[in-house]
Amino acid sequence: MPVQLNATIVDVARSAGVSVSTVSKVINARYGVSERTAERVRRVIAELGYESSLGARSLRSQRTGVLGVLVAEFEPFSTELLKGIGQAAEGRGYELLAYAGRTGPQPQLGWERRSLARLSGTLIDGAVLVTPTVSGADYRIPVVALDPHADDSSIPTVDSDNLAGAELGVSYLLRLGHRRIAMLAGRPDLNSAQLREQGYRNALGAAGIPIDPSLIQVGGFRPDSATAPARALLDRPDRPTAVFAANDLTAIRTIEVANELGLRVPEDLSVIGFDDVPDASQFRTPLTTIAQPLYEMGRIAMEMLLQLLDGTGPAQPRLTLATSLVVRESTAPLPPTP
Amino acid sequence: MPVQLNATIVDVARSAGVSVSTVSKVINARYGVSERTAERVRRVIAELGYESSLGARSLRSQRTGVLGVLVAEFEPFSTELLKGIGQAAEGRGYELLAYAGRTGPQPQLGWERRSLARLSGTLIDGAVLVTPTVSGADYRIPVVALDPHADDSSIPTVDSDNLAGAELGVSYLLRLGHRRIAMLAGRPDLNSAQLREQGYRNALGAAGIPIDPSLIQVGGFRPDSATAPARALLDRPDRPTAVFAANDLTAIRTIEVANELGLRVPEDLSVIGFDDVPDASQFRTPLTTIAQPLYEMGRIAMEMLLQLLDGTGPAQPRLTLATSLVVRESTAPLPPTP
DNA sequence: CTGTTAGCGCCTTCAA
DNA sequence: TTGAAGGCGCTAACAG
Repeated sequence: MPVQLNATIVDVARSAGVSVSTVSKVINARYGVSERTAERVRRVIAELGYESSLGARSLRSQRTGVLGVLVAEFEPFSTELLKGIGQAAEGRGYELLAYAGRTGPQPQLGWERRSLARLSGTLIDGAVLVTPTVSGADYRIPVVALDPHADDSSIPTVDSDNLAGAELGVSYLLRLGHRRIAMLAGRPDLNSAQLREQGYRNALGAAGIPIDPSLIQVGGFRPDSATAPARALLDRPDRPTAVFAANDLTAIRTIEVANELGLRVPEDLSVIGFDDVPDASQFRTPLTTIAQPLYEMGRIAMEMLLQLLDGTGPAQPRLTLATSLVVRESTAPLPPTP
Repeated sequence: MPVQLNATIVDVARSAGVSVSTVSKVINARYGVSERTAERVRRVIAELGYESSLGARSLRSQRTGVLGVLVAEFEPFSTELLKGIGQAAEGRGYELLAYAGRTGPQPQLGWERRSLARLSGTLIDGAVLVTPTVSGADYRIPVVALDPHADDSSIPTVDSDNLAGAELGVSYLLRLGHRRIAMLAGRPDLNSAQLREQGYRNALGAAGIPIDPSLIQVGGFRPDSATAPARALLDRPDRPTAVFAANDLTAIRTIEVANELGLRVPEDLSVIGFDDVPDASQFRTPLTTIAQPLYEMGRIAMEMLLQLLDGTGPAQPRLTLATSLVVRESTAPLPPTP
């Protein structure tokens, strides 16, 4: 077959001996085309292997049948959510377009606004925003926020209990006997990071342990930005015996840094993460971590979006799922000081 | 700030008191605009929060700065590749657009051709095709095939050694003492599935074991399509003592079916998969499997694509990576028959 | 039932 | 240095 990947609607029209608008009507199953003509057009479409251009089509019609998933980048966290999102979209008549909008290595505030502006109104009918960092924008299409880093009461949201999760993790370290517990915090401007740090403070406070500010370093959620602060935390005589990291990737990085410094995990240092991405369990030192139900969160966010598009609307504007402690091998009881 | 998510180039032009073409020149850093005018336009752009529409822009200019990753759907296999792809694209000046083009639940042959036709020439400058199923199309943009299911010598390809991997897996089962080994095959029309089945046949042949055709069932790579054949394999008096599944997801499904039938894995049945997706290690019965270096494969495919776009071209038109055996808990030695 | 016309938002000649 | 005009591929009135 003469597969011509670049055939346009004009090629089809010419080849079928009709006008472009007739072809358009056939494609979109509009009334006003005789079955004979329609059949002929369909045959030509098949012969030419014609597919309408998403870009051109979306420019004219408001509906494209494509839903967007806007992420900063494709890393373990977002791709895990993506699986749940994809599962929920299965068989619902939409195609999925996941867009990674962060261009540079620096965290870029508001990348999701940029991505949305580029895609919305044209390419996609609705979107799931993964860890959006700003709020208050005036969205033109149905949008659901998934694990937002900034509060935005104006849009339906799915997240998990960051505060309780952090308390859970630090409490566990306390139960293991640790007293000198550091925090490799996320970005101070992000809501979820603030909550995790607050949970850390709460747990220590409840145990009557004063906060040592020098034991709180900003790791920024990304391995590359976590290296220096992790080293600052560990490369000192009065180093902590345990570290609570704001997410798994920086927790893993912390273990790597510890190993470079000759420290064994968990014998010399306990490390606990947050998220429970698949990588956490597969790392050479399987990571103890606070699990977010990522797959489930993705699934629910897409359900909400579909309901928004249905017009049935999400029953709950905001859904916060529970977090849980997963104990693996990066934590151990504090040995009695000799 | 008056964040107006829908501002167009016309709004910017009017607000800045210039023509659209001037705005366009500023956006695209073309010559022929005074610095004073350019500055004013830039300020208005920032004020309005304007972003050019990807759809509209791509209609006119050939280059969009966006690379596509075309997948059938977002499941553990493709998302694992996506991580490697994303990693390799990091900081290279492109944005990534992952498109899931399979609409229905049925496997659709040639979905990638459809997706490509919808996106290429317009929205994306190049693409990584994940597990494409047809070959021979005339691509208009640089394209790399990742784990293709059909041979296509016309485009650069990254895959892993399916044949050797399958031999490795079945040989391991033989070494454990199994003789009655079933195969839950992939789709007979797909190249990779054929190779895995061939590896199965080779290993049995080398051990002098005749092939029992009734022990080969088509599972089709997807959990839902694997349920019935798995049951057919296990729900019979002369059931096999081990099953080699064409991929992890159907291997996991096989274990679930076995459990439903009251069989314990690995005590009553050994199961081995293929791929080593993260889910394989996290399943309640951690899966013994043949590992493909998925992350690495994704990384390399994107490198190749970038080289294609650079004009430096990939040094190798086809790269086949090695597979390896990962022993976990779904396999056990065959107990001596009582 | 069919074709003509007018844009969607943007970029690119080409004149002024 | 600027702007007007044309057109990318497509859909949606509106005529015929």
